[in-house]
Amino acid sequence: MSAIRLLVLGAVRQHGRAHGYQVRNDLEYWGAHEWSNAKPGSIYHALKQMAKQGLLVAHETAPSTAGGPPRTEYEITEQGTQEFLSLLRAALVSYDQGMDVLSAGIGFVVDLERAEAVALLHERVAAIEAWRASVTGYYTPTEGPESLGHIGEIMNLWVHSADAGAEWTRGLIARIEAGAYTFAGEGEPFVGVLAEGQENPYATGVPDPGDPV
Amino acid sequence: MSAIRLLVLGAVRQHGRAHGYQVRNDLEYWGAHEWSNAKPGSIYHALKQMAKQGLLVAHETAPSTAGGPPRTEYEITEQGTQEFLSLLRAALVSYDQGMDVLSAGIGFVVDLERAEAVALLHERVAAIEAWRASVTGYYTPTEGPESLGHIGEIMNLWVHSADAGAEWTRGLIARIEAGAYTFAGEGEPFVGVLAEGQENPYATGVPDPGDPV
DNA sequence: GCCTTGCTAGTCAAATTTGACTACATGATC
DNA sequence: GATCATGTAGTCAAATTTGACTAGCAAGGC
Repeated sequence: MSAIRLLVLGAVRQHGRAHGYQVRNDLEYWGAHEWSNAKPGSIYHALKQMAKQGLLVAHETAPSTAGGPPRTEYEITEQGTQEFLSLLRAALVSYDQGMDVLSAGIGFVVDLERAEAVALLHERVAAIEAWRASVTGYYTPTEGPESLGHIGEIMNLWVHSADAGAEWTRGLIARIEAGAYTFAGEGEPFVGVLAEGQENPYATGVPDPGDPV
Repeated sequence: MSAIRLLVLGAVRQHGRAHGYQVRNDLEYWGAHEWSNAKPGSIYHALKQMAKQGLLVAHETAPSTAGGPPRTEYEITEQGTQEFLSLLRAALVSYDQGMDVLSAGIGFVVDLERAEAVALLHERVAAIEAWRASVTGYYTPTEGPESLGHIGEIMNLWVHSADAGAEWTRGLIARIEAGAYTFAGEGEPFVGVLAEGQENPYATGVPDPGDPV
């Protein structure tokens, strides 16, 4: 599953009530258009789809104050909040979900309580280590690692990335346990969306060369 | 772009002539169903689409020898070969394309000449380093790295992954320059597909926990 | 003889993603 | 006073992906 639903649900949730263009702007503010497939079409599609599924409610609104077609505002439902939390937990734990999903999960991690975040990240490390053990055990048994030819390099790549991912996760756990950041229920939450009319300080100048793997 | 076209073109190319089910089996043999979105539907769709675009030619064949619906065999065209090489080069160089694309690229890297492979991988390292430099320069300027709150962790994740990717690539370059593997034009090519009727020695027992990021 | 399982080969509807495009208003420029 | 860029808000067709499903045949068991 892609990161879009998580991102869109999270954006709507932080706003309380938001129309598509606002969500679109938040995702750009977060840089999500750089590291996820957050194109306009995908965002509006996700909003409509999730409204159809009862995760959001749609409010038809009068034409916008500043030009353009009439907008629809969305609000998250109780069911949508459950889905958001469920997607968020999955994003933090599961290791088979591309960096976009993990990035989105990190972006919302402070919406959980500190203890749960730490627990989920520990789960993540455990999952990576289990995967690593099984894959190295499975692919390098009798005939030695060279029997695979250059195909062995693919496994080497995976293992390398897994190790880097685990190390990064351990570092994050340590920082969180040491008291970094403000989590749910710890007072003044982190403000992660643009207020109506506020301009995006990161709007341009973002580097070209592409996104991390 | 996903890795499917590269995988399918590469499989057909190595076979000379192949029907969908054969391609499907090769991808399973390569483990591609584990690290890419290579589901039956995607494979058959890619074959049809690329035939429509002139990258493959379709030959209608008599119903198969061993049950099932009539099959269509595909052969790669000159244009398809060009596309294959172009996708392959892009997969090896570009850093914004998920691990599935890179994995597929590594799987076919020996279809290039040794010198070109090394050159492309050097390009990859350079691209990663350029990206790293621009991103660290851009996001940590005046107000110190802590002004981003937990969002800074996303960048940290990217940089960590980028460094791991660069290191792995440098290692691969070193091994290739030291003479590892057999590249195009160096005699007996690596056999990467299953012959008709040959069984897949890796068919089952592949670990569960998921795929690398 | 009949039934279940498994393999071969592929199809299909629904969901998602892509990339380009529309339409309106405001402010700037020439 | 015409036109040109910019920002707001969203639509649409085409391509792709997902996940479940179909249908024929063979081997083995009972």
